[in-house]
Amino acid sequence: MSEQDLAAISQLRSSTMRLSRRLKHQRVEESLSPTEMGVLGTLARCGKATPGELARKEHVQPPSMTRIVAMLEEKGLVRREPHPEDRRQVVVSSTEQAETILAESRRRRNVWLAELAQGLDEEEWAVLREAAPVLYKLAHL
Amino acid sequence: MSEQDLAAISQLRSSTMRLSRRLKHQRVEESLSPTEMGVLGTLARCGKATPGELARKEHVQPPSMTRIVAMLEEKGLVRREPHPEDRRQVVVSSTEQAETILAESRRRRNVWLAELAQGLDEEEWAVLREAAPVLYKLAHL
DNA sequence: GATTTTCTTTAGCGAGGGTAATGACGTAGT
DNA sequence: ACTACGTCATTACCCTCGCTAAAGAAAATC
Repeated sequence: MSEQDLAAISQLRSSTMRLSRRLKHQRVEESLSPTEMGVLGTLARCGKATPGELARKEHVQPPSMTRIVAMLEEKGLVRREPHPEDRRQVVVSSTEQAETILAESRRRRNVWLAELAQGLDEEEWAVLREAAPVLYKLAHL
Repeated sequence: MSEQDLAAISQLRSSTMRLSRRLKHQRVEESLSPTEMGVLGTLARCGKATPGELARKEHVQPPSMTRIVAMLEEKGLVRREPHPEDRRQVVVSSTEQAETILAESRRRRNVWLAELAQGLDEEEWAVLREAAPVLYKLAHL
């Protein structure tokens, strides 16, 4: 790995950390923690999941996920149904209301990020626009 | 703003959030919270700062910073000296030990990220390498 | 010189996540 | 078939971390 590559890696790392910290402050639903938003996000992607699966995906311990799901259910953002085959398990799915909140949250962060990107000149933005799909792939490897 | 731009913004946002969440798990010093690491980072960059300045930079309230600095001092990662002109203030600076931890932490996250980047092909990595400085600029706007 | 402002610190509180233990249910072994 | 073990969700309890409010010391202002 070349010197240039290492420099790029380092810049990528620090930029990612810093940008995410600033994005985190752009919350639409103040009453929802980042992890709770994360749960809604994965539910939106996967459709439904058990608490155990959610805990693993969000890097949280099962008891914590139990509490998170309970709170989300109380707010009407999530449904809990018994698992069809395994009566130990529970199936969690998100509601319409959750989708709305999620969409609004994304929209707001996009607006904030777009405004920030105004500070780049045309050429820089072209570079970033090309890199976006690659970054997306990297994040999901 | 074009349709393409919006798509790029959205990808940038979600990739950033996801990558940072995964990077956060690559901690070298388990006993130090992200904010505490952030303080060490800004001290490394700025040399020295008062608790008030640190609080502003880390988006934390002054009382929280007081406790963070106290804990860091207890661990020998930070020094507190009286301010030369203003006896209300305190000047905080980082120690050698902090630099070591910081460097190790960066190194470890770089390694992790570099390994992840192995999953990209040559062309994709070239795009990202070019985008890294731009992303860095964006994060610091 | 008195008052106001600024900086740090102390005290107390609440959110959010973790571990240990429990209970209900499936699964394997004999 | 029945016992022992593993797994999933949950409950109970603790601990970390950040916040607000208030206090104390020092500077700035009038």
